Amino acid sequence: MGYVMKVSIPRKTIYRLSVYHHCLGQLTPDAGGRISSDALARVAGVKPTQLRKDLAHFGHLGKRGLGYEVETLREKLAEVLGTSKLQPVILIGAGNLGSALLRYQGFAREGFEIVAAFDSDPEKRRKCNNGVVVYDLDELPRIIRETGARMAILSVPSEVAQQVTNTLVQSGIKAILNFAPIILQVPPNVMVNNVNLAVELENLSYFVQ
Amino acid sequence: MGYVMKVSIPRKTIYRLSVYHHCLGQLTPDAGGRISSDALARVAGVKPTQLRKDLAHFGHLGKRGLGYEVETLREKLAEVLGTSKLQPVILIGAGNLGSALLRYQGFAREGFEIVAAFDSDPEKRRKCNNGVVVYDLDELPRIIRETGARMAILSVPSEVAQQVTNTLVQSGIKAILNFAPIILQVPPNVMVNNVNLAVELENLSYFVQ
DNA sequence: CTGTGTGAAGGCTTTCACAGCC
DNA sequence: GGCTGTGAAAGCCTTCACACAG
Repeated sequence: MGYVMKVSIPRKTIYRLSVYHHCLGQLTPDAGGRISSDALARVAGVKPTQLRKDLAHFGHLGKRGLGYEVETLREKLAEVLGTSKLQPVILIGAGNLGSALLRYQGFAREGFEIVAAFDSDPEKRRKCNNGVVVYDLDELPRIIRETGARMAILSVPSEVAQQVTNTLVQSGIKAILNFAPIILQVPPNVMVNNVNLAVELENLSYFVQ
Repeated sequence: MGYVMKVSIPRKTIYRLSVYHHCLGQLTPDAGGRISSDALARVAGVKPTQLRKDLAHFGHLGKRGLGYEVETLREKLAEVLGTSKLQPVILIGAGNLGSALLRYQGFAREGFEIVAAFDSDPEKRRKCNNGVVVYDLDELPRIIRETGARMAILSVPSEVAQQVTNTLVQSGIKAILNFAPIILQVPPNVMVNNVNLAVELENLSYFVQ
């Protein structure tokens, strides 16, 4: 019944943890099933000391002189990130981008299952995309309750994004991956990650000049 | 014929510049066509002082006691970001995500035009998506030369991403928006922005626990 | 000897406090 | 009075240097 000191892990570290987790699959361990911080850091695109410091937040995961055991590390990372068990996710907005995300295999590979989709357009609801049923927005509270989903992917037009977000928050969603190019207003206990494709391109544009 | 001191602008500032640029469209100026740093910062999701510091890199853009003139600011930001003139962009990988990006209207709104797409699958090349012709990968060097494109969107499977990147770099591409979940190796004069959807979800997952 | 773990140093970004102009 | 511009301070993150374990 030990205390766990609540030392908050830097957000950037958490972000890189995901990257490390991915990269573990991309390289071959040595004979003992181990890998060095140098090797992993190279594929992850970071410095070895940073990798070690990041991992050190979660205990003595490596063995000095030997490196990190790949399987143990993979499990630990999944545990920390909360992807060791399948996470139910809902998707709102089955339009152009939304339906592509529904078919995207990368989510499933990392332990996420899109359990339901939503769209206001009856046309979009007709065909259930990739085996996922597309519901009306009215059904949001009910389905969230029934599936126990706490994460949502938001790919609706900007004009309705805030309004839909309010419903999501009221229904108990705790994390939103937002593709709409606006800053969502949410209570402090709800987390939002923004993916703004136009901003990413615009950013590159600066460096091309 | 004045010197322009090459003070390098922080990357994060450049990133936020894009956000400010977007946000300018989302709010109504005052009677004099002006807006305060407080108001703009609120929609952009940053602190007013940060906004002012960011903008201060590019001269005295605001008027004390009055704020920033919306139109002047918009033009200045577009100029700095290099989006004041239409930027040609190519897209490689017209699969699930790629074809959604081809149809995505957000790029055009910000001054980018996808001038050509590429895919190794002849099936994908049959239908020219959204008025954009899908070419074979063999055509990459020729089309890049002819269109003068310096930016590329990469939405191919991870397995071929590095190989395609090499071709892009050889053909003169200077910036890549990469959707493949691997770290691309490129020379220092080529810029890569990674968008890793699974990592974004995984990152949220941590905070939901 | 190899490669991890970590306090200390360094560098970068954000925030503060207030001077300066309209 | 209102709001921007900016040096100084604070905070955060990365990198270094090296102790330490296998």
